Amino acid sequence: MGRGKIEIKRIENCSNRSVTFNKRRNGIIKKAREISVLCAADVSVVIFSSSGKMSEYSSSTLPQVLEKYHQHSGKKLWDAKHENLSAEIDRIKKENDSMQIELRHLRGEDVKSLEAIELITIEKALENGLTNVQEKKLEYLEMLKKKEKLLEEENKQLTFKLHQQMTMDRNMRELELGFHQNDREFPSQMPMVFRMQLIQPHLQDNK
Amino acid sequence: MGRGKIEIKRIENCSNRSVTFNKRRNGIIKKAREISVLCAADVSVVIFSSSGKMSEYSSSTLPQVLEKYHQHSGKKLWDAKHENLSAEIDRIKKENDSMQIELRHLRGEDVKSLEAIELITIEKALENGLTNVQEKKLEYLEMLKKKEKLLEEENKQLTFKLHQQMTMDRNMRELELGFHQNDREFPSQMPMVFRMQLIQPHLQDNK
DNA sequence: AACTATTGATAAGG
DNA sequence: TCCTTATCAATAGTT
Repeated sequence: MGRGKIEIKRIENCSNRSVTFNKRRNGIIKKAREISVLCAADVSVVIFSSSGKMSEYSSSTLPQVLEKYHQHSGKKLWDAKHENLSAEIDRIKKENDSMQIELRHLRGEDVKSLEAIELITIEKALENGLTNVQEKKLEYLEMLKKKEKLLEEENKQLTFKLHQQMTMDRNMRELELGFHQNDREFPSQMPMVFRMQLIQPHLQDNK
Repeated sequence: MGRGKIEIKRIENCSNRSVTFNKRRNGIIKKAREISVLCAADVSVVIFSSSGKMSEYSSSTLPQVLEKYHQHSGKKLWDAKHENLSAEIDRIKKENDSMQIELRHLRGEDVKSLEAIELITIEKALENGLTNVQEKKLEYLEMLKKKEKLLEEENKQLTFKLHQQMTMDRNMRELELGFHQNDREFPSQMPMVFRMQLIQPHLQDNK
């Protein structure tokens, strides 16, 4: 049907393929609708184009058709997946339970049924954990101390530099004063601190 | 197409319907195959006749197509059961993860990233658990002691009863001997212990 | 189930 | 992309 017969093999020309796809897809879906009406049939058609676009027709809902398919073809459609999920749930639940029990034991709950040996094992585990955590705490404290020391060191150096700067500055100033006896920008009576601030206004930005 | 146009409505004549169904079903499946080849499309067709007979065509496997459908439409192809299972898996996995983290923390592992406050919380929990477990151990020991005491008490009473029985028995025997001087079943030379066993053969079964 | 007249689908072209 | 149309395929009714 068409201007010429065509061979049933992949259409390489991309736009031709797309056009043919649309026409034939419409045709199939029309036919599906017709057979479902004419023959009281239950039909589902799902079509994906090569570009991934999906089209579907279903005389009832697709899940209904699938349910029918399921009944008809003897499971195997979704049961594999279903069983996998169930198995995974079981596995995880078991894991969950044992962890929950372990946690409860570590909290000292639910220990009525335990034997002495188990109690001792749990105690050991707790002591172990406690040791580890306290170690970490120590490490943390030491880290803090180290940081503190570093900061103190930096502080010292900064103070030293500041002092140097101040000395240098005073010498310069005195020199300047020596050269320009009339300059009175910074009277020598002004406390050194204020003089510093005026000369180095960004001092407070230093770390 | 055919000797005459037909209206698209249910064919009431049963055998006509069946014939038409077969012809058209074959047509649809042929078309489906053709479009899948011509256009590199992924196609699934499922058809149930009004009598319930199923026919299908699928370019790949139906479950594959359904999986694609599922991804594409996000519709609830997988029935409530599946969704519930999936949701439960997610829930349990989350629970699992948090428990695992807690356990690792309690073991003192994986604590590098923790802040000091968290460390202290964990430490408290561990100490708490330790206290509880040690309490349980104490309780257990006390229970053992109590049991021991009870057993000792019972033992004492049994010993006492035994003694009583022995005395009574000796008295009876001597009375019997008095009445039947000729009886030599239990010569008085036989040690008392053996005589007891012969008279009360189930003594060792008593608790 | 096979046949065939007729309609329907569609390939190619605009 | 949509419309047209020549051509072939599907199929309704018949045998």
